[in-house]
This record gives sequence, C-alpha cells and structure tokens, in this order.
Amino acid sequence: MISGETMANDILKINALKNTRSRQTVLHIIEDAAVSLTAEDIYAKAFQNGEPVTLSTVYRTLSTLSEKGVLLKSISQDGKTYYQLSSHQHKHRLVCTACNEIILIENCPLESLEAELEKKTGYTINGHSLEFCGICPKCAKKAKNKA
Amino acid sequence: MISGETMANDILKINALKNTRSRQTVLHIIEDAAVSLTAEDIYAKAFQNGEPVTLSTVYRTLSTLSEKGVLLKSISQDGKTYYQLSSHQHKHRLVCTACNEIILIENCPLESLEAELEKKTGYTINGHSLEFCGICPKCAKKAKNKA
DNA sequence: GTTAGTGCAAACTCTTTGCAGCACT
DNA sequence: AGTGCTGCAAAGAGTTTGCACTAAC
Repeated sequence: MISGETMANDILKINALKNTRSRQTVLHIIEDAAVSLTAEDIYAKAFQNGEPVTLSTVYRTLSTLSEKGVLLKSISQDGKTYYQLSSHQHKHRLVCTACNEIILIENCPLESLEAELEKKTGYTINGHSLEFCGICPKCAKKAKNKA
Repeated sequence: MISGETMANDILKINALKNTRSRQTVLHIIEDAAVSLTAEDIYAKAFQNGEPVTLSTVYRTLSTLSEKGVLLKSISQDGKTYYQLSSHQHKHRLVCTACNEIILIENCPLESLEAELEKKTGYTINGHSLEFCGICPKCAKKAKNKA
C-alpha cells in the first residue's frame, strides 16, 4: 500500500498538474474520507487541519480533477455537489432525511439496466446518478420515543 | 377521461388550496408536458400562452404541490430542479449530454433493490432519484460525420 | 371580512470567473 | 524564466423570502 503522500503526487504527475500544497491538501482529505464530500466540507476540513485553502481553489481543484477523471462528481438531491475518488468503484448514497447521515452503497446494480436501455433508446450511456433517501434507524427510534 | 380543467380543480380542492389562475396555469402546463419541467420552463410556457405568472409564484406553487404530494420533485445532474405529476408512476430521465434531449424511462426497476437495502441498513427508504446520461443517436451521428 | 395567494424586489446559497501576484517546474 | 495556480472579491445562476396588495372563499 502506498502512502497518501505518494498517491497524491502520482495523481498529479500523471495528469500533468503542478504539485501544489492546495492540491495535496484537497486530495488527502478526499482520500481519507469514507463518504463523498462537498467543496464546503473540504474547505472546512482543510481549515481544521491548519492547511487552509480558499473555497475558489477548492472548486477549481475539484473541477480540474473531475475533468481528468480522477474524481467522480455528482449532484445530490440536497442540491449540493459531492465528490469522491473515481479510482474506487463508484458508490451511491443513502441519505437520512432527518439527520443527513449518509451511507455509501457498495455495489452498483445498474450495469445490466444500462445495457438494456441502450438497446431500447439507441443512446450511448456513459453514466448515471442514483441516490436513495429515507430515515435511518436512529432517527426512526427517536421519532418513536417522542410519540 | 376528465379534462385538464377538471383535474386541476380537483387537485386544488382535495388539498384545500385556493383555486387561482396561477395554479391552474402551472398545473395545466405540467399535465400537458411529456417530460418533467423546471420552474423556468413553466414560467416561460405560461408567458408564451399569454397567461404570465411570476417566477416566485411558480416556485411557491411547485413547492406547495410537492409538499402535498401532487408533484414529484427531483434535482438533476444539471443542478436544476425538475417537477412531474406524481400521479403518474414516477419516471427517471435519460439525458443526452450533447443536445440535452431528455427521454423519460417508463419503468422503475428499483423496488427490489430498495427492499434489499432496507434489510441491510435498517433504513426506512422512502424515495430515490436516478438519472442516466449519455449521447443520443442523433448527436452520435453528427459527431461521426464531423470526424 | 378573513385568509391565503401574488407580484415585486431584495436576499440567499452554491458555484464560477477576472485579475493581479506567487509558486512550481 | 515561464507558465500554471492561488487568493480575493465580484458576479452568476437558481431559488427563497418579506412586504404590501389582491383575489378567493
């Protein structure tokens, strides 16, 4: 297993991007995260870690890395844009509408469906977004106790 | 089959909402549309039809009707919010990334998946959003001709 | 007559952009 | 040295809100 330091360096080198502190910071935060993050999330964590990066730089870094295919970008039902490493198999989100807890769903079951759709519509499908929402067990319990 | 006029009236009456010209206009536009629409779409069509409604009224109407469960709201990967009648079985979108043509997908294949997820996570799942993107046959052809 | 709905303009959130200065290669 | 990246502040899109006025019940 290679260290985060190395991984970030490699990603930047491969994509002919300058190796700057801001990009290191952003990449490390995304690597460490178990869930997908918003620009605001990353901005806040960078600040917490004592490695502040401007919000506009975060946005620019995220969009550069998405274009290069390093990150996967998806707009959630809360209207915010979330990013995750696309080197992981991509993952969908299950969001609690009460507490906003997010679970990432490990396997994406949509490949077969995509193939079928392509046949039907003639489209060349190159992506999808899927998100579930509901109530997590903790919130369900809380609601029950109140009643 | 009941007329649009009647349907809009019924929807408003059932939900204890005042029967105003703006709401009639918005509801008729949504009923007539084959695809889901944004607030801006509805605003523009209302204007075209010579029945102008303010954008803020459109937004307020859409959010009222979504809360009442009359409309289904979903935020697309383009960052805009689309609305459709929820009396129809809900439909997902297949969007061409080149020309933005939208096809609605007739059947939603996610029920069984939801059940499985509920078992695994303990969540009570009450909704999902799903969207595919790709290139429509026309755009694929155009791209080919250029090359 | 009362309450709910509307229009207008201003505010708000998330994201993008122009420009001058700084850091990486 | 030269280009690409950053910070700052201002602008942009989409959406929401406060307030006075109007229309539905």
